[in-house]
Amino acid sequence: MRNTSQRELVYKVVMQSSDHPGADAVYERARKIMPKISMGTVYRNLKQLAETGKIREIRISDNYNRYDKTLQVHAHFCCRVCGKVTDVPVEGGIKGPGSGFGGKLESTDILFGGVCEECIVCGKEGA
Amino acid sequence: MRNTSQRELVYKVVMQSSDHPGADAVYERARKIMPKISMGTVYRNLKQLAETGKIREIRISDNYNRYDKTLQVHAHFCCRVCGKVTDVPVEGGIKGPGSGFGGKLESTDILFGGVCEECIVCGKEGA
DNA sequence: GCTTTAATAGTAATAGTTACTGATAGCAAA
DNA sequence: TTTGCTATCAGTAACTATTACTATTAAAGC
Repeated sequence: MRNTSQRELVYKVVMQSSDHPGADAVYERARKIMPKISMGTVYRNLKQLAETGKIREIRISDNYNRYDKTLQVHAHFCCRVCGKVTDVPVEGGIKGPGSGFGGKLESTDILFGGVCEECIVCGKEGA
Repeated sequence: MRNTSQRELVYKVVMQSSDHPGADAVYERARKIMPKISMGTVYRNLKQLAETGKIREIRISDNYNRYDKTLQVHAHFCCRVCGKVTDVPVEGGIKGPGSGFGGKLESTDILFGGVCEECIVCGKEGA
């Protein structure tokens, strides 16, 4: 894998983002530094960085991939009102499949949904 | 919501499937009973049934929605070799966000990834 | 510097899903 | 039962996120 300035930038953008950005958001942020970078390059590098374990790809209920700088296994909470995604701890820690599971566990993704504290306080939680 | 034969069929197909089918698989199975049913109808009804809580929409790391007849909160395991999705128990039961979370929890999705027992036994687990 | 070739910009293509349109049929009231 | 309203349907076009393609560019080793 060659060390190109584009790949380095995509990586840096993800590492500096704590809001779990999608490819479009990474593209917008990268364009501010390198205006000629192309969307395809962003997609390719995000995928490649995720495959090599440099960043993490996460999947929320909206229909696009998001990227996460945090590599260790952790849970996410996605607010259905404001759409914000945040890291949250899990009560008692994150556990694997219970007894009876004979496969090989390689990844764990936990996603909570609901309304975040901020939206409740502002009274935006809706019906 | 009107009780149409198409909607009833889509619902029945999901209820009779234990393999967490995607829209295309539901379409194929529905076509065997009602050959003129359209893809759009399948999509619309799956979405509507999920929104009204009759079935559950789940999201695996491959890029399409799957549907689940089981309404109660449960975890899934997706084998990266054969692609099969199965229900699995979680060690110690399924927990919510830990203390410090002040929002409203409405949904929990847990997805394990790896290689299933069957693929390990058959020696298909790859590198 | 020169060569090799992975990676790039730009664009076309794909896949899953949703929206649109005229026709159909479920349901309620007459 | 018949009529009217309109949600839903089949069929198709459109849309969005993502991937593939192609000529060009630029890392990295010699």
